[in-house]
Amino acid sequence: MSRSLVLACNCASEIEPAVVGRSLIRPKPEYQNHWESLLATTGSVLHFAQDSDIYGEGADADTLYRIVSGIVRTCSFLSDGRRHIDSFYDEGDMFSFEVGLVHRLSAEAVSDCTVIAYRRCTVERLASENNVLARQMFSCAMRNMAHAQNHCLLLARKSAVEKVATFLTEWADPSPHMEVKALAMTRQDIADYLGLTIETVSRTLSHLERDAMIELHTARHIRIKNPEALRALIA
Amino acid sequence: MSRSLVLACNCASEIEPAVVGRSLIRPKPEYQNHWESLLATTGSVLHFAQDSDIYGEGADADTLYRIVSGIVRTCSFLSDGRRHIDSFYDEGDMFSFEVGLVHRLSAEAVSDCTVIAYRRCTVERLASENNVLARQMFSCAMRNMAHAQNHCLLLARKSAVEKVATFLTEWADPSPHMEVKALAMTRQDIADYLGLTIETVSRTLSHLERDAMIELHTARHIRIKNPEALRALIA
DNA sequence: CGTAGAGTTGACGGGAATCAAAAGTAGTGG
DNA sequence: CCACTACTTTTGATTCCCGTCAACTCTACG
Repeated sequence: MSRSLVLACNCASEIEPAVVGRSLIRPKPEYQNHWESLLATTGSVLHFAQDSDIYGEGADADTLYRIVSGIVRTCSFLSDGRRHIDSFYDEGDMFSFEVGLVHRLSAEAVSDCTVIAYRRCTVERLASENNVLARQMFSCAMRNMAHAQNHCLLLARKSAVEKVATFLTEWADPSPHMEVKALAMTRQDIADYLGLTIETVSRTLSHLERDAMIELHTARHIRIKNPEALRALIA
Repeated sequence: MSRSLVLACNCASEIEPAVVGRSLIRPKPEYQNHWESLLATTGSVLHFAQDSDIYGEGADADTLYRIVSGIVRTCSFLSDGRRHIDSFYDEGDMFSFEVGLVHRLSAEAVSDCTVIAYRRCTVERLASENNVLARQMFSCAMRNMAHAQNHCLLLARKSAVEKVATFLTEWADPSPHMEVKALAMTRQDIADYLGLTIETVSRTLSHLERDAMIELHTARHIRIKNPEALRALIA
């Protein structure tokens, strides 16, 4: 069973159907313990200060990271410095899956972060002995792909309001009040994630507040007052 | 060796370093024969007429396709019908890798197509017995991810001219003359791929022709007259 | 209190979308 | 072969969303 690479590729969904939104990258709780038990003793704990680099574009991709606490962003740049944020990663997420030997994206700590770093070869060995872990890893990688594809649709075809509404819903607490837990990212981060400018993000949030969709308690703490209306804006 | 799922994920690059552009999805020639020899007898040949559906959003993802001839597009839609083309696939490309059991994107024949359809479970079994095939399959899937991430950067941060220049370079023949072999896709397809409108695509091409970058022999046959200048526009 | 960075708001301009129409291209049938 | 139709592509005029530039507010921190 655990012999097939492609098996995991294609069967990952049998243990975890695809979901949309931010949770695409995170394994569901019931499987979380597999990471824990199998990898617990193999990784090394690292700390990264806010805005510090975890790895740069072109660096060796020999490590896999899992976030214990904090938020991480992966970025790419155009030659003149224009930045794009590919994805934000939250507590429990794994990141740094790459096609090749080097990173095509860079990773930075959005907030102070604690991560566990696993050597790629160690994870490979463990996964070769445990089918569930292997599927889990593959599932993560494939969800990265699904997320990128979803994000393409957003970037190509959604308006500013639709983009911001999508972002808020992605990051909203699933609790009844739909608080957006204190945002770690700046307006610039949000803008670079959504393909907008800070001014447009700020204006759009103000606009949503005037329309009683959300409440800007502080700049970084947003409460969603009307989840239905907001979800209707996602398109 | 062939026992690890993650092994293939992380080691794929050892046989094939990442490349940019259209070829991201296609295996390099020297490995092509592995597909041939291993899968040759297992797939069934199918034909699809121009603009016909290969599979729709939500359909069972139980088949993997490889293109013998023709061009295929994968699309997603917003609720009001706005379309986005995720990717074009060319002769030799594999498509329909999915995270889950159902397709999140639909696939359509851009031109008349001949494809080989492999049952997912058959490919899984074969891959479990052959490490090279397994890595090849995984490599394809990961390159889909890399392509989507690249495309996000384009959609989020590039101007219309930069987008069109990137598209032309992606589809340019690598021959000295850099002919863009008779484009199978319409202006609408190009627009939906680049997050533009047909008018903007058309205008931008005319603009590039006035600037002596390209030559619009016919609407579907474009010659790149100044590859360096065009490449400089990609950003 | 003073400075620095983050965020908001306003005025304005530009790049791409929209609306509209003409020109090119392909296919059909008399 | 040509008229007729249907479609794709191009081009022009106009609009509008979002980016740019600039000033102001707010919060944090020494």
